[in-house]
Amino acid sequence: MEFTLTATENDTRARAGEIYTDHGKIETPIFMPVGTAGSVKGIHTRELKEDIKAQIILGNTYHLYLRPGTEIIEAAGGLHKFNGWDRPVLTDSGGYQVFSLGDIRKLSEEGARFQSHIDGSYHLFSPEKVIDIQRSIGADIIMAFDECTPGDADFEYAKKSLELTQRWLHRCFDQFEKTEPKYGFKQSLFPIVQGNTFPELRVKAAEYVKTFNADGYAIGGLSVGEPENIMYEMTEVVTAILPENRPRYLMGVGTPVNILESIDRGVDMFDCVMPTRNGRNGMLFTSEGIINIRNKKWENDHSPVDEKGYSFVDQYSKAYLRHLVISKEMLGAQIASQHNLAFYLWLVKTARQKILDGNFKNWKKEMVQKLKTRL
RNA sequence: GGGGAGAUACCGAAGCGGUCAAACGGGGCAGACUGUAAAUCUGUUGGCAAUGCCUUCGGAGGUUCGAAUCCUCCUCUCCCCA
Repeated sequence: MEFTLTATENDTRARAGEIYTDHGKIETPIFMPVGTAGSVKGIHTRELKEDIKAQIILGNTYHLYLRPGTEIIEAAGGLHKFNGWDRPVLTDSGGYQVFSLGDIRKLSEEGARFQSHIDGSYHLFSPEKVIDIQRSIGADIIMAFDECTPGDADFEYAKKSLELTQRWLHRCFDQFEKTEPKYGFKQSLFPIVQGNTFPELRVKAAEYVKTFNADGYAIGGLSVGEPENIMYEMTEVVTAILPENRPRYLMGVGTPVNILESIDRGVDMFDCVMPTRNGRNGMLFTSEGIINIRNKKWENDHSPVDEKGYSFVDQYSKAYLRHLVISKEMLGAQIASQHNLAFYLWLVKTARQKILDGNFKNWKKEMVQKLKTRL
C-alpha cells in the first residue's frame, strides 16, 4: 500500500491524498461504509460502486469469525470473492467488540475471552489469532487488536489499558511479519492510538505507534461517550504527532459535522455505522440538515427526499419514504441507507475538492451550520 | 321464536365496590443511535389555567360515604337451537 499526499491547506491541517492498494486507488479524505458481517446492511455492491461511489468498505473480524467462519471465507478465496466486492476492504480487529460486548468478555494479558453473542460459546481473541483471522479474511487494510476504552474511563485505567494495547500491538506486528497474505495481494497493518481523553497518554501512544513505521495509523477510542470537544482535542493532539506521509484513520467517526471537523484536524479516513443504522431508523442526513423522516410533517410532502440527488433513490418523495419507514417496509431502510451513504461520500468528495481548490476552511464553516440544522 | 355471551380510551383487551384517568398489546406522536449483540431501543398517548381540577368504561335511572365494577329498564352486537 502506498500513500501520496497531494495537497494540504495552509490555515488548517486538512489534506488530500491517494492511497494505492492492490484492489485500486482510494482518494482521501474518504468515508468507508461499514459492512460488519460482510455486507453493508441493505445495500448491493452494485449500488455501493455505481451509485454511492464507495471506494473502500469495512468488514469485522469478530463477526466474520463467528459467522460464517474463516474456513468458509478461505474456501471462497477471501472476503472479496465471497461478497463480490473487488475494491479495497478494511477489517476491524474486534477491538471495538472488546468495548461494546463489555458484559460478555474478559480481558487478560493473553487477549480477550469473548462469549459469542450468537450462541454463547467461548472464544479467545489474542493479537496473534486476530492477525491470523484477518489473513484469512484477506482485507487490504487490517487493524491491530486493541482495547477500546469507554469515554469516561479514569486516568489509571486508561493508562493500564494503553500499556496493554501497546504490548498487544507488538505481538500483532510480530505475527504479521511471521505470516503471509493468502490471496496474492498485499495487506497493510494499521496500529491504533488509544489513550482515552488524556492528552498525555495520547501523545505517548502516538509516539509509540510511529516506531512501527506502518503504512497508516488509526485513532481509536473516540466517539465512545466523551464530549465532542474532547474528541476534537484528542484528534488534534494525535495528528500533530503522526507522520505526514501516512494516512490517518479516525475510527468510528461520525456525524457529517464530526467528519468535516476532523478533516480540518488532519484526518484522512473515516468509518461509521450512522449512515446505515440511523438510516434504517428513519434519520436522513442532507446538505440542508437532518430529517427524521418518521415525523408527521413529511406525511404529505411529495418533494424529493433530497433535491441535490446524490443517489438515484433521492428522487423518491419524502411522503413515500416516510410511508415505507413507518410501515417497516424493507425498501424504506434500503432507500434511507443508500441516500445517507451517497450523501456521506458526496461530503468527503466535496471536502477533497475544496482542499484541492484551497478553500476548504470557508466551505466547512458554511456546511457545518447547515448540517446541524434539524429540518 | 327459544337459549346464551357481551358492549372499557384510536383499535384489541384486562379490570368486576375504594389503592382507576383505568394493566398489557397494537397503532399514533416524539426522541436516541458514532471501529453494528440494533430493520433496534426509550419516552409519551382523555382535557386543562395541570404538586390540582374537570369529563370518561353503550344509554337512562337507582343502591352506596364511594360504581367501569352491584340493581332496573332501554339500545346495539355476537354465538347456538328453531
